[in-house]
Amino acid sequence: MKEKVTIYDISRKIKMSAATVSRALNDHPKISQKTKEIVRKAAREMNYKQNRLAQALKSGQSKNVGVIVPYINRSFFSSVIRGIEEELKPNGYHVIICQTHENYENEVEQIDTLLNTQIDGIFMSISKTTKDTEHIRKALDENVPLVFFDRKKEVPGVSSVVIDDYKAGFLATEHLIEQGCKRIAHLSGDLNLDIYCERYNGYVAAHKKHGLKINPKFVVKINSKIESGISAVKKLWKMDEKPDAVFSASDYTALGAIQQLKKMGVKIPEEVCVMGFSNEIFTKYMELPISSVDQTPVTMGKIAAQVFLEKISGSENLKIEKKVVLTPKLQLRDSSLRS
Amino acid sequence: MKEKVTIYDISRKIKMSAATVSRALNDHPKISQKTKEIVRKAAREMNYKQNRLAQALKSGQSKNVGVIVPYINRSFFSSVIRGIEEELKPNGYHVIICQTHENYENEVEQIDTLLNTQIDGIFMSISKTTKDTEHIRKALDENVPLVFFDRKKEVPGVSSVVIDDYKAGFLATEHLIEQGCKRIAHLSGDLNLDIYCERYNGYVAAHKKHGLKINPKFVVKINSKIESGISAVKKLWKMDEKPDAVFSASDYTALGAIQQLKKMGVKIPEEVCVMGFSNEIFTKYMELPISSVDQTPVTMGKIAAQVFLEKISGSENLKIEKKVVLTPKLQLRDSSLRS
DNA sequence: TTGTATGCGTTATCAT
DNA sequence: ATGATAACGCATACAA
Repeated sequence: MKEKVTIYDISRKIKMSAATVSRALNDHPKISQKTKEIVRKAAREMNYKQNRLAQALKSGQSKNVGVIVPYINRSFFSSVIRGIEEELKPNGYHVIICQTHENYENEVEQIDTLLNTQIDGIFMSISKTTKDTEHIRKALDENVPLVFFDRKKEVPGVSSVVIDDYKAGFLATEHLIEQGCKRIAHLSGDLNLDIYCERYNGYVAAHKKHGLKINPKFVVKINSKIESGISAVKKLWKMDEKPDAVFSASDYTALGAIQQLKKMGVKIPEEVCVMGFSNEIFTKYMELPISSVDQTPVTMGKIAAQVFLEKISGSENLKIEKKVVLTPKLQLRDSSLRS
Repeated sequence: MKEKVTIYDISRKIKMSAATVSRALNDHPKISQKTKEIVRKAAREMNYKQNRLAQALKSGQSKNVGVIVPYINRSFFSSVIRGIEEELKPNGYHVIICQTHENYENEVEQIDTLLNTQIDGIFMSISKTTKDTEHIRKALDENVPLVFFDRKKEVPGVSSVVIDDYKAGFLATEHLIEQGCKRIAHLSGDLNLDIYCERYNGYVAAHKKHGLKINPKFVVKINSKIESGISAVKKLWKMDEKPDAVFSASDYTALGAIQQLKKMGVKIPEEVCVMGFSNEIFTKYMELPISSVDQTPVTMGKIAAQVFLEKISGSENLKIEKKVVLTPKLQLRDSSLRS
């Protein structure tokens, strides 16, 4: 094992002070060109590596940010993280990942441990079970910038990057109406999360605009699993009045719904149009490709990163709260296109 | 902004030395129970948080590990990372993620920056374009334990966790043979990566065992994209002798192959059986579910983490090189089941 | 332009 | 059992 080389090792070798070495390495303007070259050469030869830990301790900046998500291996979240990483890397930041498993206690714990790891910022998408925002305030108290993406709570001083879920719900529903559907069922996610409320609100608004009434029984709560979509359809199709469209807040339930509808011999999209949400990879590849709403996750991550960078570059006491709302993109495919 | 509370703040408040505070907080055996309680109470009241940066600098352990993958938002990789995170978190480690974009230069750079971030270990899956292992040796030189997962290179002293790709290729091919297929095409990935070599070798071995000959033209190089599968099939079906099975080293090309075969009116699995690789989420959900090989990525991540933990718990100079080989699981579905 | 000295927050060594 | 002090590696205020 090679011993770690420090600026003191370099300073001894070239007979200059460690301060000079430090400055030369950081390209300090008041160090002569000649000295800089000597130092750099020595550093290279000795295979010097700056210890970012020491630098971090000194400067108070760890150049690490934390990202908290329910699960990292969900297409949407991992794509957002990808965006964050790509945007932040050129600025010297590293991304630390934390999973909550959709559990509030884990979320609180993750914030706590991140906080004493001295991260410079936190990106997070809250878990389904998160009700209060105590833990968020802790981060704010310590002056750690926090950016919500996708799933957020309203907390003063916290920026967020989301898609316009209301609009997404509206557009998706309107699209179904335009296809001639009049009895549109909605498979809705947990209303504890804003995103699902908004999608639902958009669904309602589209009906209103087009003078259609919603049968309250057509709104079914689901949990993003295929099985949930299957049972939702079973339940819906037991009713006297049957839907002629399904707008699901999740692609997985949309898939389950489609499977069940096919099983029951219902023709898609002729008899029933189906739309999902999230533009999961599989939606495109199905034999009956599923219409969905693209949330542009990589972009979302990149913009969240930009919001963070903007925030830390601003003055210390300046509390900017930036709310970025991205426009969702409808991906219309065979499951909803009667054309 | 609340000021950061240090052990000195606590020591001032309770009129004890910082050393005592530190010891009490770390549950040092020689500190009296009474003192410990006083200290802990004060710490709680003052909302003290240990600064892990300082601790890291002092101890030389950052309690951070780096994970280097081509892209974080690929189902396989994000699942491995999930496994690593879940296994390491109880031990107080955080996971820093790095993407190479399948680019060798990025890979080298990522290792470099991780190294001076003072991580305690590196997990990596090499990129397709990685030919040499200079950068790996750098990590070893600095005595940073490195664990390969899935895509590895042979480097003395480096542990690895992979699946038995040879066996996977063998079993998949044998399964196709058992279905009565005799002219099995293989869509093979970049042979620069061991995993693809092994899958190919297994494919060859299965033929040998069953006394079948391979038409060399049946082995087509692909790049894991759907389009690649489509063009491979087009090319294969231009030949006089046509395959009666396709074993693809990637699920995406298997999907492309299936799409193209259907387009050409070829019946699956009656005329042609198809197998993919990776057990991507979509394979299960297709109308014609695609047979594939499950690499148990979350498990792979967990075991890689265990190998790391084992390594650092061992004596300093002990260079253990552990090679874990997981058993792949065939997921047989309609695309290859004639029964 | 360069050097000296100090501190970032901990922990460990040596006293007491 | 507890306190004083040094050290981890770096960056900077102050001196020269």
